[in-house]
Amino acid sequence: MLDARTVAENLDEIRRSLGRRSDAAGQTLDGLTELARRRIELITATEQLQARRNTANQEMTQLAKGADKAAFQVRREELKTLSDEVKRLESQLNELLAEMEQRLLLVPNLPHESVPDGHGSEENPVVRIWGEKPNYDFEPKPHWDLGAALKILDFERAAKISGARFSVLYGQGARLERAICHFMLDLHTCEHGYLEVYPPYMVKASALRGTGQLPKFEEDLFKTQRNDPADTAALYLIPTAEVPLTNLHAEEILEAAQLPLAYTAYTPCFRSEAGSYGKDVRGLIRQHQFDKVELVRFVAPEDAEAQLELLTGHAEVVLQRLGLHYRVVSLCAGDLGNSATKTYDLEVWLPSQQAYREISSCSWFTDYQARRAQIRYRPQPKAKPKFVHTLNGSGLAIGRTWVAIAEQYQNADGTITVPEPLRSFMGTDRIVAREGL
RNA sequence: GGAGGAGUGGCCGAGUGGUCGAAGGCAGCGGUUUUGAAAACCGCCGUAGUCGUAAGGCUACCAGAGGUUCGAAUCCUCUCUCCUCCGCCA
Repeated sequence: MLDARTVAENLDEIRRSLGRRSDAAGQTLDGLTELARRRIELITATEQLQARRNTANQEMTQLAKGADKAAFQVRREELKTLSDEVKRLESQLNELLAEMEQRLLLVPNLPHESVPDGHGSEENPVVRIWGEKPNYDFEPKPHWDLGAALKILDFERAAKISGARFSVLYGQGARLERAICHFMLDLHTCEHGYLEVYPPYMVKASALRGTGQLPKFEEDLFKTQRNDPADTAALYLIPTAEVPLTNLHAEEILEAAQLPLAYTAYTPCFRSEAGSYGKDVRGLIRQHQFDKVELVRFVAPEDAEAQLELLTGHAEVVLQRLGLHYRVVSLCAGDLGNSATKTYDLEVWLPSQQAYREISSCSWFTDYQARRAQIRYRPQPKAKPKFVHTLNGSGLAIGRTWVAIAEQYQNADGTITVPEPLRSFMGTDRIVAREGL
């Protein structure tokens, strides 16, 4: 969320900045200056009346002690009017504040100046490329064919149980999922200094509002229902560990010396992917349920830009250790997520698709999430609290890493070579076809 | 799920209708004293909005939302959270 006052006072500049995302983004500002003006008016009027009422009530304290009961009665009648007027203004003000809040929650973050112009993913510039496209002296297969032949990946039975966009892993397939997770968590906790967290997988609407998924993207979420369908406290399944991790410090004031804070968590993620029909219908790329190791950092604003590079680097190390060829793109203004000011996507090479596919998204949110979730810090002991900057990135999406390993490490005989760092977790250096059902 | 109890500032804790943003203590910060430290003593010590160049003024906030009242931390209603006991349960 942007600061209401800053928006009102820098409207043209902010409108121009949001316009880099899209016309629609710029239009979320319409009417906000008028609301901001009325807000100040109402606050002034309300507080003046409140002050009058407070003074009058001090007189009443004296009158109540005195002998002149008649004077007390008369004054009391007069004050009823004043009191009613105060209440009327207070409720008007509350309504206005609620409306402003609602409107502001829909305004996206401002793209950082270093973010390139552009409308969609085709216009994201490539920042760097790591490794080389592997060469095969055979036709590389898609992971769903490899997985089916090895009997480690099964979409049919998943569909029977849960419908489309779910999967079942067996044997070394399931173990690979676990190995990837274990490897990533060890790397980030032991070498990159992140604190491992086991967070809730179900969260309140307020947490989703804090990170920016709500109110705008409700249709992408799975919402649970208790016995009462009208339950306003219904919980949502997390679409990413970003939500519980970032909200760990909601409504807190941190000390500058504690920053930066770095958390990592493995969690399943649940996304309804509304609007993605027809995209990536085959394979593990786009599922309703997938595993991810997430990285979240809370940092001082002046460090934030450098911290984004650091965080992105931490995610990249995973791909480098696994020997997976990838590239880094910087999202253009039109492709940027709602809450982010700047995002690097890591895109891994999938030989069967002859394409780079997103495997991690590393973003800097400035104080956009911090203001929504009220996450602050004290720059100096005693100083006025300021909003922290939040950052997060996948480190990495586990299902997509599974896909990348299967495809990049596939052999002519249909087996999959296990990347060196995973062998101790897998107990083998090669995934071969499984016996049995 | 049933029955009770409780939610006050960083922490502990007083406050059951009026001058309470809230006693007292602890922790923290600054100072006096001391060779240094401790102790003692003095002062400071919440968040936000708004006006102001500033000093500072005003306003709101005692879990949250409503209500009663001239006036609410205090009374009423609902919600949330935590604790205790019972039931159920991996």
